[in-house]
Amino acid sequence: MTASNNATSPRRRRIPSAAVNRLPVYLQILTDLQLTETSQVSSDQLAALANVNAAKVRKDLSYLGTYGTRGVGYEVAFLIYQIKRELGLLTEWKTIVVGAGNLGSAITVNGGFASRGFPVVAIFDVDPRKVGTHVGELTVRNLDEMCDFVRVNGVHIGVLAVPSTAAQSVADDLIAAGVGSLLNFAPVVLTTTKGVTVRNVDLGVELQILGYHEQLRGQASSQPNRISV
Amino acid sequence: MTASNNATSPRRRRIPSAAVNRLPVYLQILTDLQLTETSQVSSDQLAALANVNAAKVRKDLSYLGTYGTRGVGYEVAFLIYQIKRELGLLTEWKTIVVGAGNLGSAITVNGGFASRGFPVVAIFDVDPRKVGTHVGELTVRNLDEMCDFVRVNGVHIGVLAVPSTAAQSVADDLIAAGVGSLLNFAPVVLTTTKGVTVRNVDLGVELQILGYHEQLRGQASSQPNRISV
DNA sequence: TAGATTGTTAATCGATTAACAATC
DNA sequence: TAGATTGTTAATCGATTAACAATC
Repeated sequence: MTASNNATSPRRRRIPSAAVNRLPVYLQILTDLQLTETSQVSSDQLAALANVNAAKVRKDLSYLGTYGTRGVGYEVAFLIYQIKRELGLLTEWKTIVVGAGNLGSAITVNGGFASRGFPVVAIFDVDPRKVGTHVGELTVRNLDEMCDFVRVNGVHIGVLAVPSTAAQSVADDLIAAGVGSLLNFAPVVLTTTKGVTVRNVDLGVELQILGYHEQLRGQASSQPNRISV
Repeated sequence: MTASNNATSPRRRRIPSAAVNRLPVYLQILTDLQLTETSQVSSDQLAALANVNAAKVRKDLSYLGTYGTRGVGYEVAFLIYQIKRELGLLTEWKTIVVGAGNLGSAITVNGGFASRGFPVVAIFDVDPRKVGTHVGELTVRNLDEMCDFVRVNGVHIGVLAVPSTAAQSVADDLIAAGVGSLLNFAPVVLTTTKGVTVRNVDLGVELQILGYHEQLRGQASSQPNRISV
């Protein structure tokens, strides 16, 4: 409705990465709001729901364009559309999962990623006992077929749910086959060619960061390994 | 060996959070190095392995104390010890997992967190069909027992691998029972009392961030949904 | 002594946020 | 007009990194 400003968008401003990391969170909240039939939202409300500063919300949203109405707020549906457009979620990015263990299965079945723009189109494993079994609606394929599959189907994103020892080699194969982004769950730092985007999710690292904060808390009182209440 | 500088450490400097987030990565790399019998490492080498700037490595390590040797580098074993000390990993932080689905199981079994200082001491689920089944060496307990268990055993950290709809309520219970930190896998922003540390891992958010980068890449060439090679 | 590498300074860059004019 | 809220400016804060004296 407001529209058009940069509908043609000939040259694209780069959005600061801190803002890119928050936009999906706003999107999530706005989608939830829409289910409660909320049609308008202010930066204050959105900030409260996202646990951030209202000025930050306005600044982040300003990178999308000037889509708010002073004195009123933002139209939820329109903002959802604009965030999706900016993040490239109007396109579906074909995704495959490598590793059909608990984690790979959780991601494939549980993730509900299809609804968020990331259809998991295949899952692979090297273990012949897993090949042929079902994970959600998919049949586990042999790792040997992975490279061809990526090339033939134009897969964009690879999710690595394999052991650390295998991660680099699988990553190399995926990149050679044309994948542009990797989501890596193995606790190793991957070496990649330039231009490939990697995001790491290391559950051990997350816990260790929490451990640090637990320690800080324990410090005020005395013994760290005791419960304080 | 160098030791003692702040072995008593009466007042503790706060380490910048960006550095806290990287220390576990260095720890991982150093542990791997130790397996290859490497006893000394320079900031340059460590930086290459961690994919960061060498000056950043030195600065990060300087928050631990001055444990390097000019002209030589750092002793791997000693650095491992110091990072563990700083992150509070010399203590074991009792951890429970809530939700015994694929994700909860992956975390419990797969994680190998015990070896990294976070023994998963129990797993809970609300589904009576899951209660009593085994996940690794643990038996799934009924969610009803969770609060008592946390209080009696002095659990420090709760991992939320439950559906979005249940996450806030489980978080409230855990906090009331005395847990200090939460690792949340549900795609919701949790509301917590002050002093509780929360880290969120939202796999959908990670993918959406990758989607943005895929889009940027696609832009130089033309059509985003086609494969470029 | 010559070579190597740390630890730290200081410059730079990016992120956050209070404040407020613009405007619905 | 009065009240509300955006969009943006500018101040501040924190993170990054080049450079180099200190020193093994």
